[in-house]
Amino acid sequence: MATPEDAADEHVVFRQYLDAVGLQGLASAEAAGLHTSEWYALSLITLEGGLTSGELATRTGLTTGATTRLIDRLERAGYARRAADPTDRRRVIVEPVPDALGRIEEVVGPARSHVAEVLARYTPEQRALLFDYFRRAAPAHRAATEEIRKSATPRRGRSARSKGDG
Amino acid sequence: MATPEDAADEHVVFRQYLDAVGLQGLASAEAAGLHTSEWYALSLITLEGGLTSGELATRTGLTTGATTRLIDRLERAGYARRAADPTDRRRVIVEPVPDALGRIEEVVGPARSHVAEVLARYTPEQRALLFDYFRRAAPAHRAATEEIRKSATPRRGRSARSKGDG
DNA sequence: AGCAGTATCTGCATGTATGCAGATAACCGT
DNA sequence: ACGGTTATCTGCATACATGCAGATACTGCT
Repeated sequence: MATPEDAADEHVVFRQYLDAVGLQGLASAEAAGLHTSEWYALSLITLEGGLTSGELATRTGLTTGATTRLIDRLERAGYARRAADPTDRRRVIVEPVPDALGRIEEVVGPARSHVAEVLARYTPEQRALLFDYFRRAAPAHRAATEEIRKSATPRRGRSARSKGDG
Repeated sequence: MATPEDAADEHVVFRQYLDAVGLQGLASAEAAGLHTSEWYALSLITLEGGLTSGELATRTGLTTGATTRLIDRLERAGYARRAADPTDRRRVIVEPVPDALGRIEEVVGPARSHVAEVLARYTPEQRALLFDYFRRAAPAHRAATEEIRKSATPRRGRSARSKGDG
C-alpha cells in the first residue's frame, strides 16, 4: 500500500474524487437555481449564520454594489433575507432563511443517498474513521479555498482590465 | 459512535465537508479562469479523453450552438483543442490539451497540500481505507450528479421560457 | 449521382452579472 | 450639533453566455 506506483494511483483517484464531488456541487447549485457566486455566498452565510453586506463583499471578492444585487437575487430566490443590525443601523445582516438549509438538502438529497450506500458497506469503526476524516478535511479544504482565491488570476470579464471594463 | 445524536452530527459534518470540497472546486475553476459550464465541460472531456461537440452538448445540456462557443472559449483559454474525427469529417472531437491536467493540478495544488497534511496524520492502513472510500465514492457522486442534473429546475435565464427567451 | 439526414458553425437578439461612481443614511468623535 | 467616516444602495455602461434559426459541410442510402 505504499509503492511509488500506488502514489501515482492515489493521485489520480483523489483528483477524480475531488472532481466528482465538485461537479456534484455545481449540479446542486444549478438545481437550486443559483449561480456560482450566489451559491458561494449562500454557503458563506449559512456557515457563519449571517454576514453583513460588506463582509460578504469582502469574502466573495465582489464590489459592494455587486454584492447588493447578489443579496437581492438571494432574497428573491427565497434563500436569504436582510435583517437589521441592532448595533449599527447602517449595516445589513444577510442571513439564511430558516429553511434554506432544508431546501438545499433537498437538492443534495440524491447525492446523500448515493453516498450513504457507499458508506453502508463499511463497518462502524471504518465509518467513524471516515467521518473523522470529513471533520478534519473540511477546514483543510476551506483553507485551500482561501488560498486559491487569493492567488486567483483575474479572468477576462473580471476586474483588472486595462480599460474601463465597465 | 452510533447514537441518534451522532447521526445528526454526522449529517452536519458531511454537509459541511461536501460544501467545503465543492467551494474549493469553485475557487479552482475561477482560478483557472473558467466559468462553471466550462469547468464542467473540461472535466467531462478530460474524464472521457475526448468527446464530440454534439456529445458535449448533450452532456452539458447546452444547445449545439452554445456548445460551439463553449469549445471556442476552452480552446482560447488553452485547455482544449478541436481534432478531426477520422471516421466522420463532419464531427469535431474536443479533447484536452496535453498539459491541461497539469495546469489544473497547479491550480488545485494548494488544496492538495492542505489535504495531504490531514492525510499524513493517519496510519497507512487508515489511509488505505480512505482511498478505498475515495475510489468508491467518486462514481457515487457522479451518479448523483446525473440525477441532480436530470431533476434540475430550469432556472431564470435558462431554457423553457414561455416567450422567445432569446 | 442525387437526396435526405446529421454535425457543426455563424448571425442576431436577449438576459444578466458586474464594475464604477455618486447618493443616501447612519455612526462617532469633538 | 457638526463634520468626517463608513455602510449600503442606485444609475449607468459593459461584457458575456446562451438560445434560436438558418447556413454549411459531410455521410450514407438508393
